[in-house]
Amino acid sequence: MKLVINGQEMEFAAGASALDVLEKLPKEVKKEALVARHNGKLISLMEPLPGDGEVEFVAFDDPDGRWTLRHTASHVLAQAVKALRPEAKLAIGPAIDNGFYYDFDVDEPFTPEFLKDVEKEMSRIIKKNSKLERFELPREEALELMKDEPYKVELINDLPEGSVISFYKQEGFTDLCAGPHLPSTGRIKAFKLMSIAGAYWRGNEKNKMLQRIYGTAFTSREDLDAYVQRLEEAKKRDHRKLGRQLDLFDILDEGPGFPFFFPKGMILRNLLEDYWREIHRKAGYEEIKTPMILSRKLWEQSGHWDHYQENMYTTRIDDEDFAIKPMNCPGGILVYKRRMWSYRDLPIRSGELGLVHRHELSGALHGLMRVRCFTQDDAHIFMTPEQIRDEIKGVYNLIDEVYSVFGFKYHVELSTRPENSIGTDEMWEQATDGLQGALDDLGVDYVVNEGDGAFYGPKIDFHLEDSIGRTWQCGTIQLDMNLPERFDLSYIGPDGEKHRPVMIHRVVFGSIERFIGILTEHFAGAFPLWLAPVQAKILTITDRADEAALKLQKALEDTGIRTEIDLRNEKIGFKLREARVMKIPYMLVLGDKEAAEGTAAVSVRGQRDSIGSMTADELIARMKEEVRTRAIF
RNA sequence: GCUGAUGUAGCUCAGUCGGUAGAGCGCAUCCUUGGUAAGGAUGAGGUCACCGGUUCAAAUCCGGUCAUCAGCUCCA
Repeated sequence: MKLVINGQEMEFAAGASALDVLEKLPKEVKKEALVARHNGKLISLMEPLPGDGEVEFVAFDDPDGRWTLRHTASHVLAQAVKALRPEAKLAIGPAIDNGFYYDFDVDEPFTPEFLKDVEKEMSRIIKKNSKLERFELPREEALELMKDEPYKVELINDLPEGSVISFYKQEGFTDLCAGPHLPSTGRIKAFKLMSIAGAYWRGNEKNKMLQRIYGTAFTSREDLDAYVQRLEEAKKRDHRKLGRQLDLFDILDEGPGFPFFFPKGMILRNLLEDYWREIHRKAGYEEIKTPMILSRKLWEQSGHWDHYQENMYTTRIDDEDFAIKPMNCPGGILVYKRRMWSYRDLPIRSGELGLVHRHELSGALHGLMRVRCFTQDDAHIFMTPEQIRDEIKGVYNLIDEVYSVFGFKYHVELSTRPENSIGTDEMWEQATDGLQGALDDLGVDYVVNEGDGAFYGPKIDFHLEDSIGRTWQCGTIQLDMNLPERFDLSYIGPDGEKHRPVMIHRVVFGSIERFIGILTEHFAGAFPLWLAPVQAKILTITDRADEAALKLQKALEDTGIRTEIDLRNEKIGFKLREARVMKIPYMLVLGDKEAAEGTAAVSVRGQRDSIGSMTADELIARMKEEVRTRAIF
């Protein structure tokens, strides 16, 4: 057969495998190849190539290469667990973003000590460098082979008629698997089991909870160590830890999921809200505030009472049911309905920093990222159908501007019509075209999640990346074809008749609390000057400089610079260390020399040595400029 | 909510076999007035998460509750 490799045509005997091809290629390629692509389709190195075509070798730097290595590692994990606990039933074991896992059904849960034994057994299997073999079976024989593995039987039975049922086998261990895999276990050069967790069979909470073992694997010890190191570093920027260390915020046992903000955290929060108001005013929004507790009747009309009640906190007032708002929209709608609108008034952009409460499951809580009360930087836009595309573009640009100010990486997802949706095909088409058209006009890259929209409309989600690569949904633009109907919203068109406005919900930060959590991790607590709760700290060397220090503090504070002063009888090294631990951007040292000159010796965060002496005026000018430009270092 | 682990001073953590509690940081007082990442001494500070059980005796063993952590499910 004729194969094209790197643009070069070569001749091979029929039935040759990618391994045979590798024999003819440079040693480095052979060493690094984990899997091959034959005409774009992945195939294990040891399997016979199906015929003529282009062959490409895939190494660890390619996601498919990583996936193959880690998938084989998960088979080794399963083999090791079976060797130590033969009664364990196998579920599934895929590769994932940063590693792999395997789910087992066992009577006794796994322990950390057991993981050590599993790692030893895995090392033994890898050392033996057993070959993996692929084979296929007809359904009946496949079921017979897997008759003692009920989860595998279920998987085989769920395969559509006519599917290829393939297995991979190494050293007497056989697993149902589509592949591809490494040619031998010895190709796993470095691995580590990370953790044990429970996980529902097929991800459904109605099913049995299985025991999952997470692990990761690399092609070298160094890469594995670097990965483990990165995780350690990320732990240091955990916002829960930094929130406490920097005295910003915390969640106490007395209020699970209900965060406390301390004075410095409030400064940060208020600055974010000030910034939010500034950009929204410029973008043509008006601000409102709606009540936190509203009548059951309103929630019945909005549909929340029927569909969201288990997440709502309710109360009784004068023998009537009320609910603490889990969303701001019904209140926002009442504000819209307070009077009649003309098409000339639209679009109406109505923003609200709205505190909502939702009863989240206890196990879902996570610092500021997942809480039971949070402030949405919400806005509802009411408009004519023709205005959809331009409004979406406006919101997109606003969100993009905000994320750029903080230097965030993000990606965009578009979710379309789900199964159980309301509204007509025409309505959905118009709505989806509006969102998609706006994204296309802007030339944005986005992922489409077919059928992942809400029952009442399509949406665009913005996902921000945190310090360890986790993504969090923050901004969303959500089209709503439900509430305008339920609340019978209208505006008067040029024809003098009533028309139904289109409504969108949108948030930029998502929740102020979550955004602060992400910001804290993103900057590792070293906030840019414009956001830093304490912008400058004045440190004296001896008490002879106290008077000059207090004078400098007044000069800075008079121009609005947030300042702390340390007049304690401590050595300058000690005072500086404390200021650095608190990640304060400007440290101003005053001794006899500076007191006499009327200057301060300036040190900035992140630089080891002083950047020189400045007068108060010079310093103020420098800091003001840095704040004005919202500079990030 | 589910699975597993954890809960000791404000923080980070020791605490052996069941015999009644420790360190460092922080805090207070005193000494030290010094030049870019921790000067020294003394002292205060604990219902060992909470409730119950076993025991002559429980931080320690057992049960329950609450909270936290890692995941699953769900979600801004």
